Amino acid sequence: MSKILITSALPYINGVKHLGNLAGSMLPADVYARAMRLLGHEVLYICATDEHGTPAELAAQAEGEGTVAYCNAMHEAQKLAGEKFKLSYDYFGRSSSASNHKLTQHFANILEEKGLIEERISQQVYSNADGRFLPDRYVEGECPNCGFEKARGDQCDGCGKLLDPIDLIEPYSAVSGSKDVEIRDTNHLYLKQSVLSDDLKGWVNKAEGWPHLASSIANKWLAEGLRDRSITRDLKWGIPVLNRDGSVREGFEGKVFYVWFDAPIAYIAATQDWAAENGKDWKTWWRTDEGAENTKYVQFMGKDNVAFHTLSFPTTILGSGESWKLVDRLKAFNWVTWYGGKFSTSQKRGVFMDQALDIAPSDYWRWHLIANAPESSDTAFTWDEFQLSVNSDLANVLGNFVNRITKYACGKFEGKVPEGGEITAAEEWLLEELSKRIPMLINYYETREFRKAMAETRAIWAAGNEYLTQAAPWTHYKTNIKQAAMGVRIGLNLVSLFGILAQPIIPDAAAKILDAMNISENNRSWNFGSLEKISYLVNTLPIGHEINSPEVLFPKIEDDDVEIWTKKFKGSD
RNA sequence: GGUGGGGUAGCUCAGCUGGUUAGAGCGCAGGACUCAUAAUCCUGAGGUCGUGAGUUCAAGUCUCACUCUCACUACCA
Repeated sequence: MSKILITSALPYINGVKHLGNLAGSMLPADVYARAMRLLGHEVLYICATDEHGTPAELAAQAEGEGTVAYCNAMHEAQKLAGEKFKLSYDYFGRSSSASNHKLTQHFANILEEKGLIEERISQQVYSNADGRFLPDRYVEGECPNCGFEKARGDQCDGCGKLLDPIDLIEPYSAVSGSKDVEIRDTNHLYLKQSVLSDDLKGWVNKAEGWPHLASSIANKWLAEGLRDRSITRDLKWGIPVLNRDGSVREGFEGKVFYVWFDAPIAYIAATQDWAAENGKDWKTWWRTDEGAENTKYVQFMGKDNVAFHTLSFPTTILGSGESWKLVDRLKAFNWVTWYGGKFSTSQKRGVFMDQALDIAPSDYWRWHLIANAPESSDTAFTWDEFQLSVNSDLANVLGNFVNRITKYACGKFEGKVPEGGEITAAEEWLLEELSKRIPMLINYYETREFRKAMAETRAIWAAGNEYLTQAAPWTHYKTNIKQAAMGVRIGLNLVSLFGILAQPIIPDAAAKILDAMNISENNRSWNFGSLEKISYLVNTLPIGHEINSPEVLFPKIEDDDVEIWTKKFKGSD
């Protein structure tokens, strides 16, 4: 029993997220959070929308809305999408909240007091037509290397060469197309990461339970040497740069903090908002001098976010010299790809969270995405694979098991858990199987090995089918009803066990199963683990306990459906 | 260009610090059963572990080179 703080990388405000975003941080964090709650841990799962930065301003502009109105609407849309996917956030906040403004400014000020912030002048492209500075990738022009005409200021899509916007021939604004652009001097705050390099190295080396992917990315950056990083931008939308007394810092009118400075701080700020709204104490989660030293902090993210979570944010925390909680365990994912290519919001390639639920129930997506989580490499999403895992694993193995035994129990035993029968080799085999597999399953959840946890879950479901084959109550029924009762009784206990085990992954179907089995809410947790308790699991329903046969849990995905979706979503283009 | 991840049965992936006949699921073939969403259960076929060298008594597992692929490369987030 321990306190576990969980965060998933903040989804950017710029549109409803696609399945790749979902699969790479929010969904696994949710599954982990649910499993840890079932195991009796005190869990706090925090997420929020990441709302600042140029893309948010431009997206709002494109929609013809003010930035604040746009973010309000998109925050609600993302919150709703999360709810529909059954993401069990304890709090879904916003990086634009008042608390985050305050906390971000606090961190900036204390870092400055520690001598870790420096003001420097740099050159940046300014677009007169747009009336704004442009981030490198929003400047386009001809590539000086290969002549590609739509090279971006940071990198050429034609030849892949890294560029500086100054190098571009005939540069123009990617926002308006205007060629009226110029280089201007601009002053910004730089966080002196280089000073903290050794502290970070020490911390990263001590880290345990990080995937290979995460530690290798962190070490790579450290080996190259951390550069000081600018933490402000020339933008209107964001957190203003204020002095301790609340006045705007001189020379920083019209500037805000860089989103990657304030976004991770929003993990803390969102916790403060959660505490304020629920009468809770946020400090026991985040302040190691006020109870958080015993909290385990677990972060979930895609591989693109690893550097920010292993280096940038820890720099902020360590540099403050204050007693803030650092991440303990970190889970990084590769990408889910769309038929091997990138999901793309702007090109509308792939399936997005809101569309997905018009196609299939959230349980289907949750199972498929977690069972095929991109843990060791990128994983291609295809409709065929989706159909396969849903039909085979959910419909055939689990759904059919529940259906066959509950229907039989209702047909032959009046829907009541029957009494009698002798223990045979079938029951002994089953118990051995469960006492081997359930501890493994729990271990996989604890170590956040999702594919393995799903494979184990599936194997446990399959063991139920195999048990029924061995016990064959329908055969015994002709000669020995008591022995048939044994198979049915164990089978019904398995149904409720399967429902209990399925809760983190497919919460809706699990609830349907447990409701049909008349299992009360307080008997759905995972307080098992010892072998005695596991043997009790298959004999826990009272004799005479009434059960129902639920409606078909997982209607199958038909070939016609796949064909329609493939056409609608245009496969691999 | 640099760095990192990945390249293992038709497909998706396991294989820890090198050690008997390289594993799972799906798919495929055959069989069993008939309680069930024609579901389930059993058996089987199928792999020179990206390529080429090297280290070792022994390499999918270590080293080097090459190759394909994906990502990151600090001002998109």
